[in-house]
Amino acid sequence: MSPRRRDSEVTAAARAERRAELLATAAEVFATRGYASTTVREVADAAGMLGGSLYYHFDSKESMVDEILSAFLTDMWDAYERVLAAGHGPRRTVEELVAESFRMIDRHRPAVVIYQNEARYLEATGPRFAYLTESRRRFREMWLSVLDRGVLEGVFRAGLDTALAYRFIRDTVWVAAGWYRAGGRLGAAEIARQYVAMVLEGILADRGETGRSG
Amino acid sequence: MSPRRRDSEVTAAARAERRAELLATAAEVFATRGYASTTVREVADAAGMLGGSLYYHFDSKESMVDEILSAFLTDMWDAYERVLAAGHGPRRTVEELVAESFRMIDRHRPAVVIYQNEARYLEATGPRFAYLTESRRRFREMWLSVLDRGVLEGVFRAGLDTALAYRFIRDTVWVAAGWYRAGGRLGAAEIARQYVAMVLEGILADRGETGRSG
Amino acid sequence: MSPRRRDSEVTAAARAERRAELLATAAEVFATRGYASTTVREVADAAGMLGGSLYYHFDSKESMVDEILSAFLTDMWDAYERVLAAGHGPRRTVEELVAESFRMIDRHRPAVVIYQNEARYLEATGPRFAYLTESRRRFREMWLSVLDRGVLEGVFRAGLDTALAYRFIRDTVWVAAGWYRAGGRLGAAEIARQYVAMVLEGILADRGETGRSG
Amino acid sequence: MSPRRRDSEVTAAARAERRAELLATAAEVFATRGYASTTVREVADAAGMLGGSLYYHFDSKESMVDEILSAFLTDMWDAYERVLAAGHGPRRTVEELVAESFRMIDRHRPAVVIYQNEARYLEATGPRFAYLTESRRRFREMWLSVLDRGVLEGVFRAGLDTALAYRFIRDTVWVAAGWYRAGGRLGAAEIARQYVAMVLEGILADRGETGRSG
DNA sequence: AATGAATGAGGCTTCATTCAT
DNA sequence: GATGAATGAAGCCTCATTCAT
Repeated sequence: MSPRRRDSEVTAAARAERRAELLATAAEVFATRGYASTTVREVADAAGMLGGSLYYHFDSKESMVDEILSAFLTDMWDAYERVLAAGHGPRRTVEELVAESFRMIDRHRPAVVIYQNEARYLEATGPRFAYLTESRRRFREMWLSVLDRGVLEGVFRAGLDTALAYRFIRDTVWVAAGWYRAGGRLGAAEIARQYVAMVLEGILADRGETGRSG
Repeated sequence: MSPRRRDSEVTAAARAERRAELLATAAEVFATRGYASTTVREVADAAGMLGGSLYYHFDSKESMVDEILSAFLTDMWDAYERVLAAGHGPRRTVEELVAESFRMIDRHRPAVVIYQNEARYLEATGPRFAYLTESRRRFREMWLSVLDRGVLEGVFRAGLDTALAYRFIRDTVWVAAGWYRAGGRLGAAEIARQYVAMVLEGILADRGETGRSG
Repeated sequence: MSPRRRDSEVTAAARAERRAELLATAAEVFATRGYASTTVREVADAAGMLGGSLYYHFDSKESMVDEILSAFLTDMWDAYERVLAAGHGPRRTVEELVAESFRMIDRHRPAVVIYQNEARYLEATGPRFAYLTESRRRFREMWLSVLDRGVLEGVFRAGLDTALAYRFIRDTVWVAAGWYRAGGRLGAAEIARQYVAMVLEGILADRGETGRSG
Repeated sequence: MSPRRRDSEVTAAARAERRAELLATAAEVFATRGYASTTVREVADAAGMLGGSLYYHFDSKESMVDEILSAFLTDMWDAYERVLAAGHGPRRTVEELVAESFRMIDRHRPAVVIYQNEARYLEATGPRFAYLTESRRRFREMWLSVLDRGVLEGVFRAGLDTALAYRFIRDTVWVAAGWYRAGGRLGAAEIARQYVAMVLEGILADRGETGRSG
């Protein structure tokens, strides 16, 4: 951009920034208290304004979550697409998808929590949130395709129930958003590394000596 | 029981049965719609009565969830205690704890879902649900103790981050309640077996040839 | 009906009666204060209950006016149809339509006032009130047809601007709802008689001697 | 005015003009949407500015209608006074009052509509709009006096219910503001002529052969 | 003159709960 | 045991108004 902006640019940018701030605040509150049981007044309190004032910036409480979740999902799918486009083998792809997921948790933690906890409720709310259903379907397809290929290529265990493994990974990764705190003991990358290790190799000390069933 | 009951016994038993029925209904609805966003009227509808009528049986909506969760947690801890009391080694203990957990999901699925989704909200509600916090603490301690012992005894990988592994297992197992359907493709026991296999051994085909990091 | 009703019949009848009472109250208030500027609380006050209680009986404020206006229009069109079906000549038809209209004002005064004042606003509210527009169209067609026939048959003045006369009559008759009070000096029938006289013959003492004015 | 104005004069004139523009816009919107259900923002939109900006020109939404209605009523009474001062007989006076009224509708259509629809509401608002009540009283007195004189002098039908006839004329004339569109098929003068004809002579083709009742 | 952001009162509506029958 | 009607608190949202810029 040129060093000289017109007023409207400055204004539009300032407004966008304010919206983003408010959305970040709202996301935090929704994630902590739950969307349905968060009152608009609580969000406003957290933002240092009165309840009605939020409606200068947003149409409704619903449009706030909508924007929060849309932004997150857009960002997430961009990242996933980049990984898939790289054309790695199944194992590396799994590693990178997991790493990317933890990066998402790092950047959009509240949004991820909201997605985990409220998606089903929001979808039942009407067609506005149909894209959540769609995202879930696409997510499942992506993972199944990677896992199936891995089994086919002999990288993953023969006979692996990929539908089950998919859920295993999905739950494992995303639920982490519930307890992850940025700046905690472990960084997102390190957590991702360890998760991947567990998923790929399990927790047993030595596999050779270990029978499979209990 | 004796072959002759007094009326009050019959009545008490019938009443208890009716309560149980109603609680099962309520649990189903709470699990599906979310506790906070389920109305008492919805529960009553599902039970084939009018909203106010539920108050003949229960003090409040809150006391319904309370009873649902208490029953579940009591049952769960009884089972866990039996496993721990058996004195198996770490691996077998893990296997049985996981199996027991899936049995719980099988028997108390709605309660488990409610527990997963609403515990945090309910705890914030007041001291009435302090036992949920306590249960979580106890659960964590139990698992950490098993995992730590496993590492110490060389059954689990040296250097395993047990705090992380604990969360890994916890999430992995319990979130399953969200998608598990009794009578589906796989029985609870089979799912448990496969989960345990993944947790213990990972999904890789052959560990010997596989480096640990990505 | 048989002298013995089942409970459900009694209940349903009682409920319908209560609804009718409440609607009558609401209509009165809407007519007096205007629909948009009447608060639900005002309606409830007038009905001797609290604001929220109205929602046990009705879905919304909007559905209240809806029911009020629908009932009125249904009744009105039934009456008009009977008049038209009688097959009288234009003059008698006009007389009876006017008489019927004043009977409507007598029976549905608040509804008529609401219709006069709020129809345009309500129509702008969405498709729910499209039937108001439709009713207006049908009303206009009915009157134009009667007036045109009257001119054709030489009963009404040649050269009469029937579109203008239609509005003249329409306004003349219906706006009366705004000031008419049941049990006032004149009954509905007497008012109708005098209105018809004015419409048909004007207010001049003697027509023969009177030029039409420039 | 002198050929040389001071700045303050220019400014004052410009300001007055802007106010008049804005009031015309506001009147249009109030007439179309209804005063109570029109938001200040809607008025501002129509004027091409933001909601808050109107408050530079006006104290409140209320003061806008106030000014609109006052201007109209002042103009109207000036015209009526001129007619009355001319000292014509009853019939000519009626003709000219009606003609004057249609001229008012032509010039102040939105104000007339607002007056018709909102007067009652505004009067209930407090003493500020007491002049509306007063105007109505004065209007009624003026007409009754003309009509009564007409009956006394034998110009109007003996036995005419002048209270009823007054309302008949009032409604007939003013409600026309609701549908009148400047530049339509008929000019204000022509509409006035036909209205007067209907009021004075009715719509019947031939009075001699026509009995008065139905 | 006008903007942009915020205020705060008040409106419609929902819902857990109560209670007479 | 259950119903039907009502309560009253609280939630989301609207909107006239204010004010610093």
